[in-house]
Amino acid sequence: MPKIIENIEQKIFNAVVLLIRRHGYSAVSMRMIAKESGIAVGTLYNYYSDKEELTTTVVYLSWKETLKNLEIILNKELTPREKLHLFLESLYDEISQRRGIGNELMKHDLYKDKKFIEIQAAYTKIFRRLLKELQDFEGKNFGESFVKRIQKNILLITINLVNEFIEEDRENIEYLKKIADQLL
Amino acid sequence: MPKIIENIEQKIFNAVVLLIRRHGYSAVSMRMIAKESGIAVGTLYNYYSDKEELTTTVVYLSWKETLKNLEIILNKELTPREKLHLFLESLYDEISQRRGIGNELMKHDLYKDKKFIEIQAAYTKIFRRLLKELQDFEGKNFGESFVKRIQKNILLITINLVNEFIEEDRENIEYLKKIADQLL
Amino acid sequence: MPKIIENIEQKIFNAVVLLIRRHGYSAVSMRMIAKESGIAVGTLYNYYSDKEELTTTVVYLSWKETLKNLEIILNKELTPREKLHLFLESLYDEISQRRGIGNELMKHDLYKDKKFIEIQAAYTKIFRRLLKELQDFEGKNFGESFVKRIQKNILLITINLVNEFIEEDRENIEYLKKIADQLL
Amino acid sequence: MPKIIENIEQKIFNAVVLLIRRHGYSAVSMRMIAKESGIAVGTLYNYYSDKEELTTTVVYLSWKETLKNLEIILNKELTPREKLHLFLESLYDEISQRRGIGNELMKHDLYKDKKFIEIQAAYTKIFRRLLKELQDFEGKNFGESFVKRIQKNILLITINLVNEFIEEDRENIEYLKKIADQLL
DNA sequence: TATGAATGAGGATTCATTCAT
DNA sequence: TATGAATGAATCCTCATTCAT
Repeated sequence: MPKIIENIEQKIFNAVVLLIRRHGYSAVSMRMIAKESGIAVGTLYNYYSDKEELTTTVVYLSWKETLKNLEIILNKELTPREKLHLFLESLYDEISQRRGIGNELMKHDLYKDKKFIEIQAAYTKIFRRLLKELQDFEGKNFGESFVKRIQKNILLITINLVNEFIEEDRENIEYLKKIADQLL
Repeated sequence: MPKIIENIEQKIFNAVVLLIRRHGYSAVSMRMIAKESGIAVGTLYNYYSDKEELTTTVVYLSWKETLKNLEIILNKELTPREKLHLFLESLYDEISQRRGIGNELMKHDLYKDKKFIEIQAAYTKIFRRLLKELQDFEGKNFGESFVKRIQKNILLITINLVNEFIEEDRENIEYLKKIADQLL
Repeated sequence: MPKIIENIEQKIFNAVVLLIRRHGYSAVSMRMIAKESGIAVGTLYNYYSDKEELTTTVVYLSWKETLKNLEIILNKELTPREKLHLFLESLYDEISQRRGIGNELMKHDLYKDKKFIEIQAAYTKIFRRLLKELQDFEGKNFGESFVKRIQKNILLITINLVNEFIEEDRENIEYLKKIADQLL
Repeated sequence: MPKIIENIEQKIFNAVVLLIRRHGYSAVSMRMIAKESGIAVGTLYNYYSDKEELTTTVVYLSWKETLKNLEIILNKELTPREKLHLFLESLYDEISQRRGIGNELMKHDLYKDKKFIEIQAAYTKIFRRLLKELQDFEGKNFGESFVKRIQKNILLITINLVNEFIEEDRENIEYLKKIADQLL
């Protein structure tokens, strides 16, 4: 008896996020997703061509959300350095909220996926805009070689702090801002 | 047809390193290892009690070698800062040589394995000794909170540079030394 | 190609009975069951959590059926001795019909399984009820030590007759009744 | 470095008996036998063509020993009934001593093996000689149909008593003699 | 469209057997 | 002759994917 499922993609999204956080990326099976989301296995395949597409889409959407929030910061009426600090705090919070998810990106070389190239491009764009403001405002000049590396490293460090030094959010954020200030 | 295989452990080691680099840690199966190394599946189990022991041993040995080389640097007749630079260059080279393998310490919660607690303890010890020399010699003082984070981050950044900006070794190392000098 | 299989549990049951009779309990593998029943290995695991559950369930069901039939006899309007004879004939027939399966209760320490403790308890109950009627009606008195041994032995002997002297059913049953009459 | 092993067959025999008693027939592997006996796996294959031959030989030898002891009883200066009682006691003791072994004969349909046909023939011969003396001396007459069944059943019952009612040797033997006297 | 039973290749692991030493 | 490392088919079991309903 076919029925119409509402918010199917949202339901799948929530289930996958929950399951990845609970069991880790590799341990999540299609059956588990079906059960957790209340959607039949077969139905999942009506929305995603295979498991990889499903999971990468979820991680993708999760990051897209994060990036949207980061972009908002850049549009605020603040000095670039204030924006930088807010950017880092926000990045930390976002990753913190979906802990497992951020991590899994690194673990499974997911970032080689086509979808994540898009995500990375978006992140890059935001980060570079922030850096540009900083350079213009404070009269600094970071070379391209430095920029492309530091942007990745900042992200990586944030993910690492969230996953490694759990329950030390205050110190983590302080550290993050401190090294950012030293480097930028 | 039973035969005596020479350098069997080395063959297994090489095969696993190759396969992890090519397919990632989780995707490596015992069959693949057997095929790649030219050694029967059953034989692998004469040397390692199960898959986990095999793979963790390979990663473990790879890192142990690296750490041995890093330790040598600390015993040289150099200023602490010279040692730091040499340390970073050497760390980079080591990780570079066994690219995929380096990654695995971070990923897959391998660091919860007994073997890797040992590895991390050893890395920590070496790094902290270097930092101590730096502080004593240059009259600096890094707090504990900073030290425990930076040591992990330096490692992470190095691994990331090796994996992300391939064929840009010179620039990677330069960048690595530059940010280390800014932070330490 | 997924399809809906009818009478799947019956098919599995039949296949396992056949295979145990043909090859013996220990020699039956999941692959064999899958092949013989025409059901994929994975499907077997949709119905039984593992091999042990599958095989013990089959043996269990086979015996349960037998016991149900034996119990009916006790409720007939007959003298206890007539019931005894009918009981033995029926026991013989039942075991005869699923030859190999009967054996398995004795073999393989299956009787340590929870399921078989239940079966044995049920058999014991029926047998002792029969003995009690016999004692009351004929004024006999078998001690507990005797009863607990003879009940097992009767079963064992029946199984042995079925398996050893094939195609001699008439003589087997006659023999069975004769020794039962001498002993009870 | 080849060496001469003394009493090789005895060592293997002891190891197998020990292992079967300890782990059960199916759980005994060639490696275990090699380890327990102190003889290399390869060497075992110099003495037995395969695992089945090895294990059946061991069980075979065990029973041969038992039969030799039973035969001695028949040659004693006793009445046939006294011999019967002694025979049963001795049979019980023998089986009791190599508990696991006797049982495994039943469990694994080993008695279908060529070697065991020989064993059974020997057992049959002894038992029938005893029965004949009994008939001649006491003026009884058991038909062939009865004899061929009862001889098997006596053996079976004895094995069952040993395995089922452990540590009740006295009662087991008493029961055994009692039913034998009722049946013969 | 939604379902979930059915599929079977592929996972880790075992172990009887072989044969170079 | 004795050894035991090496072999690989066979074990149980999982799970992404399909398709009749």
